[in-house]
Amino acid sequence: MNLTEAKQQFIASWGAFGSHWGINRTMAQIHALLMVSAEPITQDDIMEQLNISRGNVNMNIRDLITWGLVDRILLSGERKEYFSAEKDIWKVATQIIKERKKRELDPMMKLLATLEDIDGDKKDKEVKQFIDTISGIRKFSKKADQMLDVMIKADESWFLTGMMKIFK
Amino acid sequence: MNLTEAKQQFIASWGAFGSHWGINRTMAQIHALLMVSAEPITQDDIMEQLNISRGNVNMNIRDLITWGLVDRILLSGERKEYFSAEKDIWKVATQIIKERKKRELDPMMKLLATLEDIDGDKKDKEVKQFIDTISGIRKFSKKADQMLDVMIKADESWFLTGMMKIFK
DNA sequence: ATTTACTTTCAGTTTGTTTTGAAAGTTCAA
DNA sequence: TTGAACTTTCAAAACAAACTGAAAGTAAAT
Repeated sequence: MNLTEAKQQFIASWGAFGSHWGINRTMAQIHALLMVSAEPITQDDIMEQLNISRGNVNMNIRDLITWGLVDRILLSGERKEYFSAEKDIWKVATQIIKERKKRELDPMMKLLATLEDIDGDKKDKEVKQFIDTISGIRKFSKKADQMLDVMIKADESWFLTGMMKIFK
Repeated sequence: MNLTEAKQQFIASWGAFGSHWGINRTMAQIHALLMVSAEPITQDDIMEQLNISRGNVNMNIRDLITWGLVDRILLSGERKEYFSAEKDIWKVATQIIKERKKRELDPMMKLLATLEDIDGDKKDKEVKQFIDTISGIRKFSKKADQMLDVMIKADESWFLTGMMKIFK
């Protein structure tokens, strides 16, 4: 397989992969394209390589920037804006974890805390089941939250080597 | 807040949460309803409580069963089928991890392996960047894969107490 | 001040997903 | 074997998300 084919395959798969995780296909594809590009590229490059409109590129690039996965690059002497993605997959992963934790896990935990103390007789089977379920989810989320915090702060070599000693 | 309100809130939030993770809102809502129900319930109960059609319930229940999150229960002497969800959140989580790993991570890793050895001069900047990116993702995925395997096999108390000693 | 090179926005359209409901299928009991 | 009770399917409808492209906006260069 040559570079062009391989790039295309990677971009397509990364897009499909993303769409299983609540990320829109095009955004994931743009991200993939940027990750395998050695040099920063322009909106027009992206439009051409992925066959999508200017507006679409603009919108998704903006999103990728707010996710902290892509940077706007201004080359001196150039009018045009260039874009470049973080290529270190560990940084990409921790950045995504950090953002999703903030956007989703944190609010969920806040809600669970309020739902745990409802009015009602704890002898009632339905009330008991509700409280048990919620409190189980809450305890689990708390641990997951702590674990993610450690991961975010840790560095890559710790993940690749240190942690694996623990996980035998 | 009373039980009914709290249930509704939980169901709504669990639905919204799911839809950020590639799970359709209704499926997540049915799952939530089943998790907080002390006793098995029927299709009709679900239709009524969530205001959705019979076909919709049927489809999504079937999906939840293939995910291993919900069981069909036959009460002796009853014609009707009842449904019940696994309530232990640890089991729910490991079950989801196991399935998604099989459906998504495993195929992705297989693809990455094939993409890593492309034709082309490794001195070429673009070729080099491509190989570096792919191999970085592959190494990372491999570690993540190992970690998930350990988690799937581990039991809940290990997660809640043991692992946390490691993560300080 | 005007032109030129570029970026952003957004109403309308396309595409994709979810839901409905009625019809077909199944199973059991009489 | 018929009918009642229930489940499953699936074509069409409703809904939601993503995309386009042209128009409006911005800012550097002349």
